[in-house]
Order: sequence, then structure tokens, then C-alpha cells
Amino acid sequence: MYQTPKGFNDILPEDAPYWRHVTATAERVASLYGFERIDTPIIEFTEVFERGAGQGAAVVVDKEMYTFQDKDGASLTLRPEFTAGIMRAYLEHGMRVRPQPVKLYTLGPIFRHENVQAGRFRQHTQWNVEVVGEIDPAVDFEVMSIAWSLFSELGFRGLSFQVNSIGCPDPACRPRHLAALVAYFAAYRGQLNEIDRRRLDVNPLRLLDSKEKESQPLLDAAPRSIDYLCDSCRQHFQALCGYLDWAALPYEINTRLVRGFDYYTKTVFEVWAEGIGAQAAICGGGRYDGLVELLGGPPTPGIGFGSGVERLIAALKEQQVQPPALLKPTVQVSYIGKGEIGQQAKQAALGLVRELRQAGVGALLPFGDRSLKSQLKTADKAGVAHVVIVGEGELQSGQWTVRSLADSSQQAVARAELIAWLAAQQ
RNA sequence: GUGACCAUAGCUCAAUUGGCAGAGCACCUGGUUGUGGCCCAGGAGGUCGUGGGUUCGAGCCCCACUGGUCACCCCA
Repeated sequence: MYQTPKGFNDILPEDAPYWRHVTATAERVASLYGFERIDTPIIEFTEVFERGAGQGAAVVVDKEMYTFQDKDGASLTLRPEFTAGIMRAYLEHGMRVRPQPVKLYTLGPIFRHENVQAGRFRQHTQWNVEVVGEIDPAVDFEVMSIAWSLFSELGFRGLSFQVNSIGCPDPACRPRHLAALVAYFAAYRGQLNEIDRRRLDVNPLRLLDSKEKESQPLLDAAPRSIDYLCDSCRQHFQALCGYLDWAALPYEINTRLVRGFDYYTKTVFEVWAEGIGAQAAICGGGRYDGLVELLGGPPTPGIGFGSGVERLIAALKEQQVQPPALLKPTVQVSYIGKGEIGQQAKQAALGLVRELRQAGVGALLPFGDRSLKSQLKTADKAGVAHVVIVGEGELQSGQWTVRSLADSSQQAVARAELIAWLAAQQ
């Protein structure tokens, strides 16, 4: 028996209401904030993601990307993220001549070859928001606000922001912090376990969100990035926190919140929700003022976030949020009779269903010439309100039977008035 | 990439020490001509995830692979 490849999932009809809830709400909120939709290809030249990731992370990135060679020899990659592709589009289509900042959102699948665990798959769907071309901290606030609006509208309760600033590449900023961080942990090198010793050598910032037992006692006194910010970054962060205070959005300054890639600057944030295992974050984002330059463009500030739809849905279920029901047909047209009469009744039912749908009334037709009993069972399970019954008697009199499933009442309605009658019941 | 646990019908699960593959739910059909939900009866649905091995004999024991769950690594 065939199975889906590891980490790839079918999305079954049972989950459709959740998907509609999330995607429809995202679209609505985005338009409320004046964000415009962009859709980039699922495949980009591998270089877009490699250059975007920067040299340090390239090894890691290569390992987790679905990269393949096209028939003409080009190296292509299934997008492992949205931001790099959107920045490529920003440059390719000269979006810097549009009014700045450019506010974009997108929704679609991304692919990473990683091992599955709760809320993590090899293909997952992400809602992604980017604001490009403006460094004003009010933009950071705007991006966090739209995330907040989405999650509130979806029905989440008890959400909170985690915020931090990791500074910028200016020698007076992050490099100073990194040096202090390395010096601090190097002094305790003997206490670190193997994993954290490697972090110290490879990606010291990551020590700050280490889960290793041995390191926990060291974390409280570890140098915090917010204490090493340059003037520009400090003012930026203070302004952002000021806006968050003013809007009364609940947030916590989390000095251990970091990012793994070099192009991130200043603001990093997440939104956390309870109840989905180790993956508490339902949204992660940050400012990436260095990215566009890495891709060969002019210095261009940007900030954005991504939010995994599968994870959102899992969290919604965890919080027992009921998505709105999808629209369903409200009428079934059943046909009965044997032989010639049966075929006439079926044809008549076909005609009524067609007219109902044209009139905007959702209608179902039972197939396979089943017994009326069976057809009523089907109607009951489909949840329709009315069953129209057409058989020999109805064909002769022109008065068709309409059964209301709620109270089992039946009445005769003239065929000519049926459409209007049923439409009025909705 | 690492580790733990797991895989029998569409779903949830049984199957004594290795000895004839089962139940409930769901599905289909009936319970006299054209009436749903409840009930009753019947039917269909499985090469026991796949491939090897041990054995007279494997759903059960061993190995590999695939997939699932969870955690680590990593996290764009």
C-alpha cells in the first residue's frame, strides 16, 4: 500500500472548515491593513536561498533544502521559506519605485527536509507577511499588529508576544555583544556539554535559547543583546516597545529570543500559544535589514513574519475553537419509481437540481437509483433541510412532495413554484 | 543527522504458550409497492505497512526498509 512520503500530509475534507477559517481570515485581515497579495513560484534558483542564507548557514541550509538539477542543468530548489523569493521579486520587478514601504503577504506551501515532530512537517503551509523599504519602528509595530489581529480574529485566547532586539552589524552593536557572549561562555567552557560547546564555536547567539541542563544556570547572567545595542538600535527598540505599551498588546522582552541567520537585525518576535508540545510558537518574525543587499540589491530595510497554518490549526483545536461551518446544500431531490416512470422521475429530478443550483440554492442528487428509504438516510446524513420527492404521482399532478427533515412534515408544492418556495426557505 | 515508542478492516482496537484473522463504529442491502434518525437481520470490506529470515507452522520471534507519534539537533 502506498503511503505519503514522510512529512507530507493529505488534508482531508474534515479539516476543510479550519483551513477556510484560517485562510479566509488571513485574507480579510490583510486587506484591512492594506497588504497586497503576492505569489512567487514554489521553485527558485538554488542561489536565491543560498545567498539569502549567508555563508555561515549555507551548510545547514543545503542539508534541509529540496534541491535538484533541472534537465537543462540549472540547480533549482523547492522554496524552504518565503522571504528570499519575495525579495527577489521585489528587486526583479523594481518595486522600490512603488510608494514605500511595500506591504505584501502570501500564503502557500514551503518545503524543508527535516525530521517530523509535533507541528513540524516537510511540507507545510505558511502565511507570510513582509514590509519592505522602511525602517520606521512603527512598521515593526504594524507587522506585529497584523499578526495580533489575525490570531485574535481566529479566536485564540491567552496569546502573548515575545520580543527582543538583536542589534545590527555595526561594530558598536552586535559584534560587541557577540564578543562579550563568547568571552562569558568561554570562561565556563568546562561546564558546557558537547552540544553547547559546539554552539559556542559555531553560533554563539544560539546559546541563549539553549535547552541543555548544564547551561541553564549560566543563562541568567549571560550578556544580553539589548544591553549592547548601538544608539540607533536602542532607540528603535524603545520606540517599538512604546508603541506596544500604548496599544496595550501583551508582550514580554525575551532576551533569549534569537535568530539563526546573520541577516536578521534589530527586532525579533514570536507569538506563543499553549498546548502544541515543544513548538509553542505559532508565529515567528523579525527585521532583516541586511537581506536585500545579500541578494544583490541596494540597502533596503525589511521586516516580516511567517506563521504555519497546520500549526495554527492544531493550536485552534487545542483551544477548542470551532471554525465557522462551510456552506452546504440545503435541498435534496429524490426520485422514485420503477422502469420507464423511474427514468422519467430521475430526469425530472436532474432538471430541478439544475434549476435550483442556477437559482443559487444548493442542491444534491442521490445517485444509483436507490430506494427512497436509502435516499432519505443519505439526505439525513448530508444535513439538508428539505427533500423534494418526485415519482409517478408528482409527475402526473405537477404537485411535488416536499418533506421537511426537521419535523417530518410534508406538503405538496406546484413544480412551477418550487424554486421560489425552496429559495425562500433558506 | 540522533534517540525512544509504535504499525491488524475506512476509524478505534482485540486475537491465550507461535496453531483456522475478530468486535464496535462507519459503509451497502433488506425488515412487502413511496418515507430519514432508534432498533433488528444480512452483506461487503484484510496478501496483518513492505521485503527478507527463523520455524512443520509467524499477526505474534529476528533483521532491514517505509510510514506514524514524541523529543533532540537545526529552525529560513
